[in-house]
Amino acid sequence: MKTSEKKTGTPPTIIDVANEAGVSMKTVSRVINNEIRVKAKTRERVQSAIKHLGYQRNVFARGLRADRSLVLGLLYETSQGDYPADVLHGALSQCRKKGYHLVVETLRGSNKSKQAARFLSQTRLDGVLMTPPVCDSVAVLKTLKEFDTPYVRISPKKPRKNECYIGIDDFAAAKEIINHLIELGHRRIGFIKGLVGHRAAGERFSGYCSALEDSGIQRDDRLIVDGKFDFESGVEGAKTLLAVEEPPTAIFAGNDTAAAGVLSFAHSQGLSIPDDLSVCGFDGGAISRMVWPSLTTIRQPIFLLGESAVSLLIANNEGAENHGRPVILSHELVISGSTASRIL
Amino acid sequence: MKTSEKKTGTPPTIIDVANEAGVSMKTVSRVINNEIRVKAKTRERVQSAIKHLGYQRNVFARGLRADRSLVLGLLYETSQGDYPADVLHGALSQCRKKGYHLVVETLRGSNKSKQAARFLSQTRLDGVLMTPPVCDSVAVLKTLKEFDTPYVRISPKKPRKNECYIGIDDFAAAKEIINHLIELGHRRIGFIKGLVGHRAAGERFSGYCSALEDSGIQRDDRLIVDGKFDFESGVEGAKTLLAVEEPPTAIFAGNDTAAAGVLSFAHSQGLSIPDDLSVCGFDGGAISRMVWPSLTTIRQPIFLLGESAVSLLIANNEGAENHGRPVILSHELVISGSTASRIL
DNA sequence: TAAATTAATGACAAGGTTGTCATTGACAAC
DNA sequence: GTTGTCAATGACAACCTTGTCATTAATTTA
Repeated sequence: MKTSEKKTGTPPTIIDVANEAGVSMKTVSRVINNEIRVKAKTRERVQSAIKHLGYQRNVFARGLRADRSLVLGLLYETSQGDYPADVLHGALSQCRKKGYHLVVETLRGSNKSKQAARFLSQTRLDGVLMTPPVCDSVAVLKTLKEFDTPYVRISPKKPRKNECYIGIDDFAAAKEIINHLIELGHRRIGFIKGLVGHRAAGERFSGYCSALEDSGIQRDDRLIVDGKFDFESGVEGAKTLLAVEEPPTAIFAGNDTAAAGVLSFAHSQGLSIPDDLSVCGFDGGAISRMVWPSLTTIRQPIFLLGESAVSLLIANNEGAENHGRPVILSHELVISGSTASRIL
Repeated sequence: MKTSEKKTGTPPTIIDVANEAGVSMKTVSRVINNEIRVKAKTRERVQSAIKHLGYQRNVFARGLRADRSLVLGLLYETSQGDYPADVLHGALSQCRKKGYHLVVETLRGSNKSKQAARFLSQTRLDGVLMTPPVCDSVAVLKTLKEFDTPYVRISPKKPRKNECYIGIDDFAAAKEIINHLIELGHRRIGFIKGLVGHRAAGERFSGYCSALEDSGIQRDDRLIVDGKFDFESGVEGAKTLLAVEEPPTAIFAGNDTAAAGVLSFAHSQGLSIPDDLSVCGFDGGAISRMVWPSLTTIRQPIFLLGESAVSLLIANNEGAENHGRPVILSHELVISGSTASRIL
């Protein structure tokens, strides 16, 4: 128990706490880390000493010795739309609750894995969460494996074996929104695809097809155009779709941002929404309420997605074996001003 | 020069580099930290050894010894609009260039300083940047001082003595955009104020007043309403303004988000934009292009604001004495579809 | 009751870096 | 030639925590 004298001026260390509580620094360490094998009474004494001295563990010393940082990383590519921002806030919120911190990094361009490697070697993260399309980069995943960094992917393209990911049921959600349009009497429904290789994009397309099929509506490939989940592809998509011989009476854009593009083009052509054309988005973020008319859309719990991803990461981190089962959150159809009955 | 043998498997340390280069570890440290007093030849040798071994300095060891983390913090309150996200990306970009990392934290509600204290004591940041309104919280500033953490404020309300902050000339920008409306023939111009206590909000209002005055237009207080820089206050503001006896022919909302609200309300009333009403925003973020018609606005270099704030922080951090002068970045008037000549 | 087992705690080292101070060598000034 | 100065480099400790292993105390088993 012989340790150094208590000094003033510098922040208290584990040794100061040990002295105050009359135990060894190792025991203090045990208490801090919630290890078992500490008598309740001792634990109590240590905790009150910690409180009394206002002790805060030194993150660097801890990181150096234990090789654990209590810091998570969020990796994404672009800031288009509210999606990344909402994920960020969800993640942030959960990190705070659990005493973790969050470092953010964007991965752009083609050498993503190199950027990831740089990032990982410089920060020693306890885990990483990723949104599409970063989470679908094979190179990045490989880099993560190399660095032995656990990760959780949000809406990954191809779930891997024994890997837990998180997302919503994009297929069902898309089907729901298309069914809504069908119920409104629409038969010619345009679809603007999302990013190629984006899992959600594919599922939404499948949902679209399935809904049509269930209602016995013949799919018309002229009503299906490529897109990239961004505003510009919404504009372009609308342009193409509305130029078709027998144009659609409703358009389902891949997400809200693209839907905003559709609205914009429609307005510019003097079309009245929803009377001349119904428009649907997907995501339900702020943008869906800020355009006019506000969008009928699927509200994804994006914030919750971020929160849950962090929870999973931390759970794995703290010993709970990765159960490898995906976590699917629920969505909600939001009916708003951009869709209306088809005028016959 | 007697040091341990080179081991395989574990990442190389400064000692491995020292061995490889035939110098002491201290000299390697000097090279890494760009200290002077190292012969050019030695430096070169060390650098090639670093490259050869793929050495990366251990952040924890460095932080522990030097009490410097190479991590900066970004503090903000809300994620409304693109502003925070753009600042974040600017900051991120600059951090990456300089080899720093960025930890993000939101401060919400009334006990901001407590949250800040928690944040600061747990991460040992080399500096913090803040956006309004967090950067105007006296309590938070006090906490930062207590933790002796350098900070840069973006668009602070009241610049403090010898403190360098960063922003744009909101007064001039607002004046510019109002002058644009005046040139288009508008005489009754509505104004939706921004957040009370927000410096930029005040300056923009002053700019509005000044522009009117310069053109000899009598200010009408019925055309000035309160707002909060958000979508809802845009809607409310427009509602109020358009109900005035002699309604405005143009409205300058405090920012783009509020302007989107104005557009939305105007559309809902069957008004045609810009023929029946001209609308201006402020910020020039993604939202200004995603509404219809796209907004005439002031493009702030928000990304650059984030970048520059980080640069300032790092410069101060690395010894350059805080010169205490504000950094004012330039803005740009973007004329788009939401404004038109007043039809007489 | 003694021995064996388990629980609780402590002593000490190690982790990789930078700060302090000492040492060496070169070169200028006396 | 001796001393003084300064540039370049090195030896070693210190930073604070946690892992390893040893030790002591408490409890169970034979």
